[in-house]
Amino acid sequence: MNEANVRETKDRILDAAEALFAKQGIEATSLRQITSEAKANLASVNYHFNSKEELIRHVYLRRIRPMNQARLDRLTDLESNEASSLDNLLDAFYEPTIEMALDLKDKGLTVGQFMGRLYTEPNEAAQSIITTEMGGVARRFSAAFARHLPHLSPTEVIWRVHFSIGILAHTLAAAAKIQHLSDGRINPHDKQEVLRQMKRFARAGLTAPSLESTT
Amino acid sequence: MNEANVRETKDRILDAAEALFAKQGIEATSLRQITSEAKANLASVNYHFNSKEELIRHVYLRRIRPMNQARLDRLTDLESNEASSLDNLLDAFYEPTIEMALDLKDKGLTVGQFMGRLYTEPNEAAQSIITTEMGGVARRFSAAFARHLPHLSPTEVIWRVHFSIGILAHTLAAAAKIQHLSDGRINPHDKQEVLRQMKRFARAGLTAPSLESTT
DNA sequence: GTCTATAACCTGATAGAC
DNA sequence: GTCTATCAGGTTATAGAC
Repeated sequence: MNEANVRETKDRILDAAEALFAKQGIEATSLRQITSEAKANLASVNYHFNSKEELIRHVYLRRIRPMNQARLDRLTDLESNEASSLDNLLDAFYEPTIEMALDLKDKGLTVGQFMGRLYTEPNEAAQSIITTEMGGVARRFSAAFARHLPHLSPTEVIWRVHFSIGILAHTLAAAAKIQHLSDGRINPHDKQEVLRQMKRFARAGLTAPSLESTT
Repeated sequence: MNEANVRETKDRILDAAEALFAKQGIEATSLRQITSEAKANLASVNYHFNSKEELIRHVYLRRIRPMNQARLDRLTDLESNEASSLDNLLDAFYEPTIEMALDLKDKGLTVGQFMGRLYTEPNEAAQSIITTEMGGVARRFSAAFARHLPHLSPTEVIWRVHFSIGILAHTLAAAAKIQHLSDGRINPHDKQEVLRQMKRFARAGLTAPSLESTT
């Protein structure tokens, strides 16, 4: 089982869980399905992860931790650069997620669906990950967006960052819908095109004039 | 049980199911929880709805049918009006949903969460409702948006309508997140404010210049 | 680390009395 | 239309052999 071309049981469980969570949701997926798909024993989940709850956390964190680290690294770079633009900021915010979701061979849409659903997932383990892992990132980026959008009030910035997150989450989670709505003409796997369209829309929304009377 | 101030068992089951689906998701909610909350007998679900699957369909359709009818009625009105604007179109698209989700007393966020999650819900009954109930509406509105956005290619229109749907879905499903991100300063129950902010952002995104070189 | 067997419990659905 | 009782099968978690 530990030969070079056979991944560890632990990783096979994570991969199988992620794919099944993406396809049918967390609650509809049983440990029996996961271990059967991963060609592992039922008891191995509890051996490696202690419980289904902790397995869920590991599946999410494996993707989110490096993704958010990449975002924050890029943000830090921009903050020490006088010439950085709103466009750079949107790249730093969107690209690591799109990259992670659509780059992984054969499972672009799987990981994307799984990640995009994070925000609307009712499961408690998922909810707590939003608070612990995403909250800080959203705040740091909101502050950075605010510096680029001095014409907006603080709450207007929050509204618009919220919408920008919604665009990302919906594009990842509901990629199949845009394929269907366009009768197949749009390919939601095309990383560069997805990013280009998302940024164009979000930048226009973010820079729109303030709704608050300033005259 | 059939007195004037006691709603029918059938309605009590629908209400309880909707609230529980919103809070914990469809798969995590058992018929026993639903009937216990509705003060009805376990067997009554199968008596009134035949199966859990059909109950799910009824819970969704009760909200979606009148909402989409209102959208299409307003769209038909606009189509016979030469002077209709993009702003009118966004109202026709967004307002019936916001109205339904935030108007119902005491359960604004409940119905909103439930409705916003529709797009990312993995459950099969939910998925099929998107196809049968939302697909046609999205197409009719896409055509109307296209008429107001002659500078865009057909696929660009689809992308931007998709993002506009994402803004709506995310705002409804993740209303608690914007409350949290704004440290309570934003009230996601304020119907007029939600609509105003959503429309401002979406209109700017929709009308942004085309990405395709036209020179 | 991997496995089998099993404990303790929950699930949707239904038969049949009232 | 409402109820109880029950069926058949699913669930997570764990004890203990190898």
